[in-house]
Amino acid sequence: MYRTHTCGELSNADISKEVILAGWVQTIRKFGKITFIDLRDRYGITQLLFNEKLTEQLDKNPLGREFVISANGKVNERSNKNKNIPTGDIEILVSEFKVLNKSAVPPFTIQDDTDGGDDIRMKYRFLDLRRNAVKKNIELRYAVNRAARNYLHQQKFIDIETPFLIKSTPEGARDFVVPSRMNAGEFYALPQSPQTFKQLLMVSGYDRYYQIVKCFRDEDLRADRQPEFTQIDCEMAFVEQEDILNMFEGLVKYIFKEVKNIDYAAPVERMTWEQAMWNYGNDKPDIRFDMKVANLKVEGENKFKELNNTEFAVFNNAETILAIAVPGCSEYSRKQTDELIEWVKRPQIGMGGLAFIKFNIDGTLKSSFDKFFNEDQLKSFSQFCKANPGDLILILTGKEERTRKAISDLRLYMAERLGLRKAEEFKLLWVTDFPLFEYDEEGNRWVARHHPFTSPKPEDIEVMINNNPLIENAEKYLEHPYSKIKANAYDIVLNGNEIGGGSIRIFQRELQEKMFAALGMSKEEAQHKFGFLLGAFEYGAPPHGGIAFGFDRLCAILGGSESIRDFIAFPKNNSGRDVMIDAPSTIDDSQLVELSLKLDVK
RNA sequence: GGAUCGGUAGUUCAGUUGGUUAGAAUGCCGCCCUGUCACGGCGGAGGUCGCGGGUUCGAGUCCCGUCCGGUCCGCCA
Repeated sequence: MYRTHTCGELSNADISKEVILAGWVQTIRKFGKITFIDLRDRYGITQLLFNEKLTEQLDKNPLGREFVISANGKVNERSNKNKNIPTGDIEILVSEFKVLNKSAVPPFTIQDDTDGGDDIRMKYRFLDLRRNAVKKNIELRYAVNRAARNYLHQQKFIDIETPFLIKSTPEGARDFVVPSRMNAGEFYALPQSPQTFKQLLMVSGYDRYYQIVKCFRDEDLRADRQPEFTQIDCEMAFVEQEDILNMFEGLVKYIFKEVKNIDYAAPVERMTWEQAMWNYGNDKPDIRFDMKVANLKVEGENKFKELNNTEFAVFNNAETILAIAVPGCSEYSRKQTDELIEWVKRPQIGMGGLAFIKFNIDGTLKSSFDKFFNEDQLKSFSQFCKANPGDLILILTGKEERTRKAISDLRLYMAERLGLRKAEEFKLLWVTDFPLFEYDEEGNRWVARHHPFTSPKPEDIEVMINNNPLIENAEKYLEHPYSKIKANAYDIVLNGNEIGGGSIRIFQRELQEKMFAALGMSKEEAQHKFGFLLGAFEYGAPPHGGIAFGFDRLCAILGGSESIRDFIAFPKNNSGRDVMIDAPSTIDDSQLVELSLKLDVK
């Protein structure tokens, strides 16, 4: 027998028991005639005490870090207790031990504060996973998985697997493709999501489906984006948007309770996409703090009337002027405001500059454009921004889209500086009523903002059917009726991160065909790509809708991290490589021949 | 496709205006130590400064190129 107990469970209650433990040598502390060894396994650390005779054995056959050993002995109350670990009251008086396997000296220490950097930890990920800090995340991931399954099972959802080898439909993200040996010259694609399959399952009558499933997208990576990632994918039949929102905020609340022991009592806030963009410049606002955007000038129109009476060219020439009032920063020094100016000028933000007003505690005002605004004007300016004494008002100007993005980034940056984005505070938000279409400049056409199976709001269906999607004047695409059509789509946002999104789907063939046509697909093309779905809609498709959660991201946020990599056992690096197994890699010529492939690599 | 930061001992990093033999911590090896738990003490080994080219009397340091890694923009229906 290798072990009778784990390294995390023995306590005072077990004193005098004969036990066998097995695990990895964490540290060796040798004192001439006695030796302490911390033995580690998944469950914890237990101290082993080697007597003089065993210590002498170590002189001949030394142990090293990460050796795998098994030790027999008696549980003993420690004379010096260690309050820092759960098993700190006891130790094992070892009578004999076996080395089950030796270990090379590991390249980094297996501790919470390891000395290893990202690179080396990824190369030796199997060692990194031994570390408590990473193990905690992997365990949290399992807890979220279990909670989601419990909840969905209770709600009568059933888990149905869908295929990984499917058809490529080059809309949206790039597909990963897999060559077919038996069908020379043809390729499968890996699913970007099981979207069409889950809709077919609704047609089949499995009215509550879920799957915790891998999805694949061949796009560039980020800290919160991997080429293969996991979704909690759900679909329901006979539902309206309201049913879905209730069901799935229930899911997230259940996960909060099970995983973090948080009672999320407050109703989940809701706002439309337009409100989100107007108030936060962003479709996934972080609402743990306020700092709403003041819209002083939008699309050339002065919302703040005093702007009509100024000579300040920066304001007069701007298409859009947006501002935020940052609490408690009115006493920023020249150096600090210069720092902010440099920050917004970085290419990633791309603003020309930053204007500001210091609304001092004593009520006086000082701005970076005093030449053009008198004190009264500044006062009404700050009132328009809903600023309070002590606030620093930051003002950005420029093109609509870019300025909104910049003010949103600046808002998050300032909140970060002020410590308003607390990892242990959780705020949920539904964003609804997204535009159905987005204008694609390159192709001068409409693309689906969510995906082409999303239904328009009922009141917009007529607009869609009765108007030609053709955009005659690219510059005035905003005047095209399609730009106003709202979708029955919704995102769930947690602390400024989109953790899930979905929609009520189209379930009638005619409307789905109209949608494909609106996206510039010919009838033949639509039939070729999605004929199976259109066909299924003719055989009694029920109204349905669903949602998919970014499982990795949800875990990362619950674990207080921005990066999903530490929540995935074997993640890819920035360039989509697995540095441990060194993938991707080349394949043999014989494999290429079998697959009827010829390479053309420079 | 682009921006930006980094690559120096097994590991994490420091290294000034270009100037003698490139340092620290930790890890590793050896000796000592019966109550440690970040054990302690003494001693030791360990470097193609990512790679290639250039400037210079002289390059870890400056320039060009390249590879690798991190973050971001584009991209992510």
